[in-house]
Amino acid sequence: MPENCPACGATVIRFEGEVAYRCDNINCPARIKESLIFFASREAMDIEGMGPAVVEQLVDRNLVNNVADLYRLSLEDLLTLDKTGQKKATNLFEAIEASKSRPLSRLLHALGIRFVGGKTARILAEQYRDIDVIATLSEESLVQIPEIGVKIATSVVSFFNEPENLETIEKLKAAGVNTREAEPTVVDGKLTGKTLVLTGALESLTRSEASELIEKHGGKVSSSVSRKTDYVVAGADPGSKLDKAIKLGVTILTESEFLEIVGNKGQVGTMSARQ
DNA sequence: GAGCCTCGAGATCT
DNA sequence: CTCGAGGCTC
Repeated sequence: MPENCPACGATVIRFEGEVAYRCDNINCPARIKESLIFFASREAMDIEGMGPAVVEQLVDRNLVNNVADLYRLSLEDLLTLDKTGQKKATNLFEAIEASKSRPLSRLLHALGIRFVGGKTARILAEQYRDIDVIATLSEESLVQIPEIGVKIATSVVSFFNEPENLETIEKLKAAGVNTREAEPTVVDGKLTGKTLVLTGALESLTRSEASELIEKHGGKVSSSVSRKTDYVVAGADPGSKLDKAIKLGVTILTESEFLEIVGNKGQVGTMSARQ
């Protein structure tokens, strides 16, 4: 039985097992609003002051029809928003301006490419450092990258094959939005070429802090133990990854041995140094 | 041994 | 979602 999108009336398909339906109309106002809210959100382009209420008005007044239009808004446009005087309008204007210099990884995330979230966006940005390069990648080369499989590769390729998306990217560039990533800053290469796996809870670091430390020292974090794993860092209550490490003879590090190597003993994760 | 399948673990996801 | 392990066939 066909259903219709409540916002635009287009016929939608409800996939088996999926909670929500998907409207395929690229011009559906509900979709445009969602993409803008996500684009401006804290985890994406982080445009302070631009939430659902502001987006709603911008779209309804036809001031904005896609993410690139945000950068064409004038102070006068913003002054037309409800309960918005000089102060609020200026703040919003400056927040939009400031978002132009976000790193490429944030922009990639913000574009809303299916299956490309913060982590995958960071991987792509660090590896290629230029959106124009990423736009020309083939599915075959994308799949070579660890953590990227066929689903993500297909999604990325099809996103950059869409003329409408390429046009939006050109408009963003023309508006002065940053589309490149700086060279990665590796402080020293103590873990260069090494693959590490984390298991169990660490006492002085969160998982992402530990990953960040490893990457900063040139190492790679993997999610499962194999013969290619160099070290397993075992915290409290480790999972099956520790058993596998023992079985494969992979070197196991305690938390303090790990901190010794990265030379950050007591300098990270002070938040939860003691429980 | 290569190729293909299913499965579980762990991380990620507009 | 991705990946590796284990099981199976040829």
